[in-house]
Amino acid sequence: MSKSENTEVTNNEAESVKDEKKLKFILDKVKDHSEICPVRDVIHRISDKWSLLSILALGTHGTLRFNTLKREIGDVSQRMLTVTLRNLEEDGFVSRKIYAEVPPRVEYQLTDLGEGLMQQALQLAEWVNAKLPQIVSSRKEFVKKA
Amino acid sequence: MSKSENTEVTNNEAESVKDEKKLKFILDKVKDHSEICPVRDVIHRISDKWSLLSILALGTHGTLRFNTLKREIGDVSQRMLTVTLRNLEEDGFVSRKIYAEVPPRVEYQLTDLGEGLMQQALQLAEWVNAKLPQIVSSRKEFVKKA
DNA sequence: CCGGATCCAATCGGATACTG
DNA sequence: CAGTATCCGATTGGATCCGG
Repeated sequence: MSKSENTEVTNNEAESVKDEKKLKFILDKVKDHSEICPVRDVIHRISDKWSLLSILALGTHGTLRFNTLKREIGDVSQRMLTVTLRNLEEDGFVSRKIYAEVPPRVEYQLTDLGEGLMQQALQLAEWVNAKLPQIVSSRKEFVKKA
Repeated sequence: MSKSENTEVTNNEAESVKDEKKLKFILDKVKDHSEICPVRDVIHRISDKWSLLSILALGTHGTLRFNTLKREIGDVSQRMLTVTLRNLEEDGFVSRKIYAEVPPRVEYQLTDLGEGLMQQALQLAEWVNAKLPQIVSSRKEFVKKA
């Protein structure tokens, strides 16, 4: 809260101090079990088998109908896509518009919140993809040791 | 690939074009089911019930013994912590050092790869924490509509 | 102190059949 | 087309007992 704070942090030491505080702060949030909707809840929800894939597909195509999205993902069952989309809708990541037509048409797209989530997920996915060689070789070493 | 590309991108249009390419690129990686170790595998592994918590705890404290880590996390069972740490070790995120003493001492700490993962996880957790109010209110609206 | 082994409950996710 | 309902196998995670 002091006047010349944080305006132009360029050295790594200051950043790592800041990171450490952030880390403990977030750790407490993540450890929290008392609240209704802790961080772990949301992270767990987005990390199930189809959520991330749905979000990325919607982010790529903008707006998709149910069966188009289903084909886009490829191997998801009807039931699981429905469940996944309901969960994402419940948390406000995806919007669902129903058109009163025959045959019925339902369009899904990311909300602003959902786009933010996608950006986060994208960064994680990119990092994992970049580190895949290391991870794969680590797994091979592990089985050799066992 | 042209000479004056990407040196000082300040407008949003150029970034969004880049993002779109990244998005489709990563979407393909995440959709991939053919490879041994796809992105989804790793993301799924780090998103189980205790992995993220373990990583954050180790990142906060540097080095931890088994039971210290167990107490730090709080409500994890002995079995699940063992399983979680083995998985993280297999992927190269956590190192495990055994000291030949009685009573035995085993110390866990993040590898460089694990620290990188923690940074990613931290960003995601921070984002979720920042958006929690929106998410909570969205959930409340959802039950009202149902 | 650090786990391995076993048993069991809860949740997740796929297949199928049916509806507005 | 876009679901709902039901059944069932697979996976996850907790409790407990045991061993080095």
